[in-house]
Amino acid sequence: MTVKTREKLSRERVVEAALGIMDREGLEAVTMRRVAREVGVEAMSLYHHVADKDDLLDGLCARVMTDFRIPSRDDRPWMERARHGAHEWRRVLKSHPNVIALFAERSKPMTDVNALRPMEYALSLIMESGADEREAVQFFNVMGGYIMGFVMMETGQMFTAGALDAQRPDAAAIAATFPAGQLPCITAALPYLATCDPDEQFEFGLDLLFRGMQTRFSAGP
Amino acid sequence: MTVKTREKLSRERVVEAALGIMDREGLEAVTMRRVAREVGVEAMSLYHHVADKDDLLDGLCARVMTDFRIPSRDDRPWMERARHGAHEWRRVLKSHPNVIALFAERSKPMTDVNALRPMEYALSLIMESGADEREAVQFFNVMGGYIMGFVMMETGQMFTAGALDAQRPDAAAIAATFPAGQLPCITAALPYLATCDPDEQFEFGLDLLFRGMQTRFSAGP
DNA sequence: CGATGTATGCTTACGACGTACGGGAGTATA
DNA sequence: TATACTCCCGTACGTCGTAAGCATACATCG
Repeated sequence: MTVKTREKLSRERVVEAALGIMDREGLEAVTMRRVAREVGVEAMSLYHHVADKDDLLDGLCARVMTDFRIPSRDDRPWMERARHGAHEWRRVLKSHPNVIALFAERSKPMTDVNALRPMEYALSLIMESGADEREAVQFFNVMGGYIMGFVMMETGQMFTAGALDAQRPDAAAIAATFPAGQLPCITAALPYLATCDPDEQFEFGLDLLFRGMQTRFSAGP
Repeated sequence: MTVKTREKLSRERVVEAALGIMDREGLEAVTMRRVAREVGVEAMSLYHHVADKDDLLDGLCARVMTDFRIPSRDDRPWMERARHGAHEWRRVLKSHPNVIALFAERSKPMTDVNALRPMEYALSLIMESGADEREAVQFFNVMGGYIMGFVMMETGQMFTAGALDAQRPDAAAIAATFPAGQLPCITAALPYLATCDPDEQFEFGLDLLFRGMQTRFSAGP
């Protein structure tokens, strides 16, 4: 009857909608019905574009990787580009904080070529430093682990020790909830747990790793 | 009627059962009904010992932390004890690999005193090196992030680049699944992605971080 | 001793989830 | 026009978390 030409559905549109829901409403809000509603369709229609929910989540992981902006041409010394890459990876993770939980709960490795491009870029940068393949893999894992874990602790706040947050930096009150005398170091460190600057901390660890790497492998800028 | 004295249920027994299920059958197998069955009870009975499922998962997180073995007395220099602590933390995470996903998906900080004891221990070790509270928090976050992230990549295998595993180190076959010429660095690094030694890699990054820390803070062994 | 309150367990029921199955409408090819 | 294929919807089943109410056992007190 109506000539309404409905916008064609596609895997990309489905994944994109799921990404938006995950970012705005959290990981557990990503249900087939919710995603379907987002694209104006019934739940079962999604199955023409994704095999099942697991496949959709795989697509989500791959989609996030494509947010990594690989510089097209860059004349700076490799070390500067490597640092930039590390920051870019952190930026991507922070802009989709829930994807870390997604990474954590699925044990399958990535296979999508576009999703692997950032890894390719990272390896190429590391090898420019003079590292051989073995060392590159080693440093890639160390570096990737550091960034992933740091952002995870940064956004997850699991070790922020109690109900400590910016608008309630009342360290004494928090300390009072601990049995007296227990946890003296945490008590002493409370103010800094509340107010520390994540950017500075991230840079601190990054420095340690890069500096150590520079002394281990040769080949300057 | 029957004099059957059923073993008393408790929060500890419930959490312990949930931990066993998570370790043996995965995180998504931890359902109220499944846990109840494990302790020989109906699902709703669990609610007398945990507020809701979220509370049960909180208990799981706290329970895992108590697996961290804090040495009672140790005369070795602080650095050796700190390295031991890092390895112990990795051991705990690896022995309950699914808890990382749990940590990742819940944003609430820990409040249980026993769960905070490993953190207390870590801070005390770091401060022994001469670091002040601010620096200790900084290094704690960097170190904690590194270990968490490394174990996450180690157990999750998200960047193992394809269906690469121990019993199929056929690098050439994997490389063939990539569009020709794309991803040359990954292709070159494939053998090492498959066969690298995680223990050695972990140690490598640990070295970098500790060495960097040692040069930054004073106070030797 | 019996009464009573509290802790512990079971049963039933509801709405939301993933998805198997089958039907129907739109478009392309013969 | 007939046929096939793609895309979408409706219905239904089993599982999830948990609200509500009822049954039982035990501790406390007269």
